[in-house]
Amino acid sequence: MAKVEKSAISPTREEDYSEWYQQVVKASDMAEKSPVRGCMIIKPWGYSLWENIVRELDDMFKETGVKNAYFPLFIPLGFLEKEASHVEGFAKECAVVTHHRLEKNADGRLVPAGPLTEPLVVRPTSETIIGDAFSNWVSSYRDLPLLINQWANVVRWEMRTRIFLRTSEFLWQEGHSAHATEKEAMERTRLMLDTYARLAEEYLALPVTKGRKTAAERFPGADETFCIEAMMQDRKALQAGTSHFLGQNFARASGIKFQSFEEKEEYAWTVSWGASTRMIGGIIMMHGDDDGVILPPKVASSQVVFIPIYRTPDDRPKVMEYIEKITAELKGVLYCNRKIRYEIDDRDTGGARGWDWIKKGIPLRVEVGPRDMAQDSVYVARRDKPHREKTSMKRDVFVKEISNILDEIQKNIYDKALSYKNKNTVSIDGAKDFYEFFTPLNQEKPEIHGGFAFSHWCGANECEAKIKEDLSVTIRCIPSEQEPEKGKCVCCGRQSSERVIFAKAY
RNA sequence: CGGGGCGUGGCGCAGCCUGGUAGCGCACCUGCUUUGGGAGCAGGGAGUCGGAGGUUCAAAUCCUCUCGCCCCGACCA
Repeated sequence: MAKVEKSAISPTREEDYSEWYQQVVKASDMAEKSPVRGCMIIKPWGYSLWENIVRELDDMFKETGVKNAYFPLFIPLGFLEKEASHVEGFAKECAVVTHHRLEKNADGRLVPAGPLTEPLVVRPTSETIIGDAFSNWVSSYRDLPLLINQWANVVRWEMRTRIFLRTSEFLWQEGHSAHATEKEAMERTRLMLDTYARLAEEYLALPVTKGRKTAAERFPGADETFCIEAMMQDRKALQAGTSHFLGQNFARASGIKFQSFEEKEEYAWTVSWGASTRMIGGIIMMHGDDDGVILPPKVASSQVVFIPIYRTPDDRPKVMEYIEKITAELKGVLYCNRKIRYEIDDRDTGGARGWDWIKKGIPLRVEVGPRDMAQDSVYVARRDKPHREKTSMKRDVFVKEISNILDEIQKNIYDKALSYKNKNTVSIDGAKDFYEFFTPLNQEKPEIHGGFAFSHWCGANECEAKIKEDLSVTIRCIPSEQEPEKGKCVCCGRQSSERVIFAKAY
């Protein structure tokens, strides 16, 4: 009888996907819950992943002319009130600062004192305060386009939080731009969406569907919202980046006006775009397996760990010296235009070391012992392969090939994710099939089911709402890349000219 | 915010129904032995049972309130 090998994470994805996710985050040492409700502590292994994502994305923005700046954490209440639908969208989840001092009360407890004349809102997003600044910065068409980005934290008082996926406070970047023409603003909106798609696919190895949001799913105050949607292993959709065409709504609200070449006063066209630490959750949920995280090599916190093996105390210095020789050689190797990031784990804890790194998702584990040294080789294990599958490689070959191996892993996990996404994206034309697709077999404890339903939708709000009501399924996006095709709405049967992606979502 | 579940050493859990001041596995520390792989043996440190109040001679166990977490729903990156 074949022995079922115990996985490092329990429960498995199949047994309980949500719980698996919690356990993976814990086991990988990426983040943990904090004493503050809904807020997380991002630990070094998670934070360096974030730093690598930031670095790549930041470079991409700068290549398109965007400059970084920083705006206040606090937004005067009055600013938020300026754009009606914007307030409506965010009012329910704002943290508000009402006092500026603490005093001891009779019991010796600190209590807020010194009420503010105007309360300050902790930014849920910065359109309004950046818009206010833009109104001062822009006076001529020569000042446009204005392309600004900030890396910041924001706070949205969420009812239900999940580490990395939805926390009350999270880290992100928010880009904000102002343009002289509608056309240029729309081009920027799409360019930033393409940038996110490139980051997701080429760096995070997350295949995504680019598209446009329906009116119901739009950013509060936007004319159009574009997004990239990824499919997780429980077949739910995760929005991994958004780009908003704000029309002239915020320009009117904040007074971003300029004098055109024709000497007319005009409102600018503005755009905003954002991506957050949520992407880390996406990486975990898309690539992870029952042994933990699998990090995409290009942004991995570290790409390779060296694990010295020695029988006798005498072996130790020799092995360490050999490893240092290899790491010195690696300093001359570039992968994805960056230096190879490595760790050396010389803890004396035997085989448990290897499992720690498997759970953390490091792409390559390299064991080095006296036997390898004797042959001038190393023993290499890849995180995208079964944990026992290891290959002996000559040292020089390893150093020469490491970039290629990392590339292979990157490609391998992307392909795997893509085929999973494709396999679970289904064109569905009838209401009966549609309802079946999204209905779990076991209502009590729903199994992983559904996926992306690529179906016709008539465009009516009522149909979208009914499906949401019945199945908790929403329109994730109207994919940009699709051929026009006549069909019938899966909900009401009326005429439709294009398909949309329906899915359950995070 | 509505429905459900749960809070016991770092992690996972038992004990609670039938009150008598805490136990297991992993992790951690020390020693010896092991050593190509999530090591073995021996010894050891660590929790007062989410918090507050109540009932009682006595509460992790019963009652009330409260906070937090997780799942489903509404809302959202």
